[in-house]
Amino acid sequence: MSLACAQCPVRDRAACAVLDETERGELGRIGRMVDLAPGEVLFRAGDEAPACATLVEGALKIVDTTAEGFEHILGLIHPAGFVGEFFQPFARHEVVALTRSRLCVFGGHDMERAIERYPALARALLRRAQTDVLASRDLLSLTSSPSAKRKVAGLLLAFADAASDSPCHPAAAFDLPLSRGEMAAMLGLTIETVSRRITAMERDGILSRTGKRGIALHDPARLSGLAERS
Amino acid sequence: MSLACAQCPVRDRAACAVLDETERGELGRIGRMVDLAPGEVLFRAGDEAPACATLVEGALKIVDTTAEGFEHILGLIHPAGFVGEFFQPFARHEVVALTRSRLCVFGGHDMERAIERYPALARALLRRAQTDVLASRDLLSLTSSPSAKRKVAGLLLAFADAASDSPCHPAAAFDLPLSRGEMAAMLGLTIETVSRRITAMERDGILSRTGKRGIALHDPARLSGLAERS
DNA sequence: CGACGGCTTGAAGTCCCTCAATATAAGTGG
DNA sequence: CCACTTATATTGAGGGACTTCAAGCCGTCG
Repeated sequence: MSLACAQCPVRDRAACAVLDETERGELGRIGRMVDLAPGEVLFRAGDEAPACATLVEGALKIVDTTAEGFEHILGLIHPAGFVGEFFQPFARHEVVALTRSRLCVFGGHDMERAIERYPALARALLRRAQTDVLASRDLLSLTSSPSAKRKVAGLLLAFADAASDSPCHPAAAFDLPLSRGEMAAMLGLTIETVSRRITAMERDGILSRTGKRGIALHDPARLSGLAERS
Repeated sequence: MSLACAQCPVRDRAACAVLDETERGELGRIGRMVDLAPGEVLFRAGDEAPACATLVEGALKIVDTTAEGFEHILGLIHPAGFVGEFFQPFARHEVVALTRSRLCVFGGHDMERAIERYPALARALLRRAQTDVLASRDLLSLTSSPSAKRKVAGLLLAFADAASDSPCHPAAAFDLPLSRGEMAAMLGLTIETVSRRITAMERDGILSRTGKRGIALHDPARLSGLAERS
C-alpha cells in the first residue's frame, strides 16, 4: 500500500494525486494491485459487483461484443487513466488488457465511500470523466467520417501524438499499440481495408512500415491533411 | 432564483437535486435562466470563458463542424441533463438548441467554486458524467456498425425508448426529435440513405410514417432485431 | 400563387466488404 | 536447426451498399 504508492509511476498524475500522504495511504488500503497479461479480462460485461481501477502501467481497451461475436472497441485507457463505474449496478462493457498491465483496483462501494470521505477525489474523478467524454467524442468524430482514408489517417495521427514527448508534435517514429484487427474494430472497418489504406499511404511516401507494428512518419502534414479533408 | 427553482420541472432529477433548499437557493443566485429558440447557439467551439448549464426544458445537440462545413452530431441533451465543461480552458464543440429550450447557465469558474463548496454536487455531476460517457459509447456502437440498416434501426429504437413512459417498452407512436439531416449527421450517413432505410422499414410493415416527423411503431421486436443482427 | 426547405425517389459510380490466396512472423516440438 | 503450426498481414478479384448527382414531391410561408 504505502510502499506501493510511494513508488507508483503515476502518483503525480492519477486521480489519487490530489490526496495528501495519509489520505493516499488510507485509499491504498482499500485497493489492491492487480497484474494483467495481454488479452486478460479485467471486467466482464454484466459483472454484478461494480468495480473501478486506476491504470498504473500498460494499456487497456474497452470492448463491446455484439451478439454474433463481433468486437467493437469503444475506448483505450492509458497510464494514470481511470476505468469502471461505481454508480451503475452492472458493468456495461468488457475491459481487456492490450499489453502486460498493472492496476490499482477498487470495489465500487469502497470507492463510493471514498469519494464521500474525500471531496477532492470526487472532483478529480469528475475532471477525468469530463476528459473521457471528450475522448469518446473524438473517437466518435473519427468513426462517423464517411471515408476509410480519413478514419485510418486520424487514428494514426492520434497514435503519433500519443507517442510523442511534446504535446503538439506527432512522433516521427513509433509503434502502433493496436493490431490491424483492433484498429479495424475501433474504426468500424475491416482488417483488409485498414491494411490497404496504410499500404496506400506508404506508396504515397507519407510513412513507411518496419515490421508489423513499427511506423516511421515522413510527412506528418500530409497525414493530418488526410485526417481532416478529403 | 428561489422562485424559479421552486417551480423548476427538473428540480428532482437535475444535479442540483442533491442540495437542500438553502444550498439550492445559493446555487440559483450564481446561475441565470436562458431561453433559446430552435437553432440558437448556446456555446460556440473555441469559447474562452468556460461555462456549463443544466437543461430545464427542450433539447440540445452537441455539434462538431469540420473544416468544409460538414456537421457531425456527437450527442443529445435532454431535460435534467448537464452540458459543458469547467475544467477545460476552451469549449470544444458547439451546443445548439434543437427545440425551444430553457436552461440554467453557470459560469465555469462559479461552478468550480460551487463544487468545492458542495461536495454532494460534485458527486452528482460525477454520476452524470459517467452516464454521459456511457451514452457517448452507445452512440459510438451505433455509428461504427457497418450497415446503414442497423444504424437507422438503432437510432429509431433509441428515440422510441426515450419517448416511452415506461423504461423498458418503446413507445408505440412518437415524433422524431431530429430532422433527416440531423439523423444522418448523428450516424455518419447521407440524408438519402436515412430516408431510404426508413422507407424500406415502412414497406416491410415495421412502422409507418405520419407527416415528416411522426412514427407509428408496429413491430418493435423486428426493429430491435434489425438493430442487433443482420 | 410561387418560392423555399425538407423529404423522397431514381440512376450511375465509387468505395468498401466479402471471399480467397499468399506472405510473414513467432512459437513449438522433433 | 528445421518442419510444422498458428496468428497476423498483405494482396487480389468480384459484388453489393452507400454516396453522389439529379429530379420531383409536399408542406409552409411570404
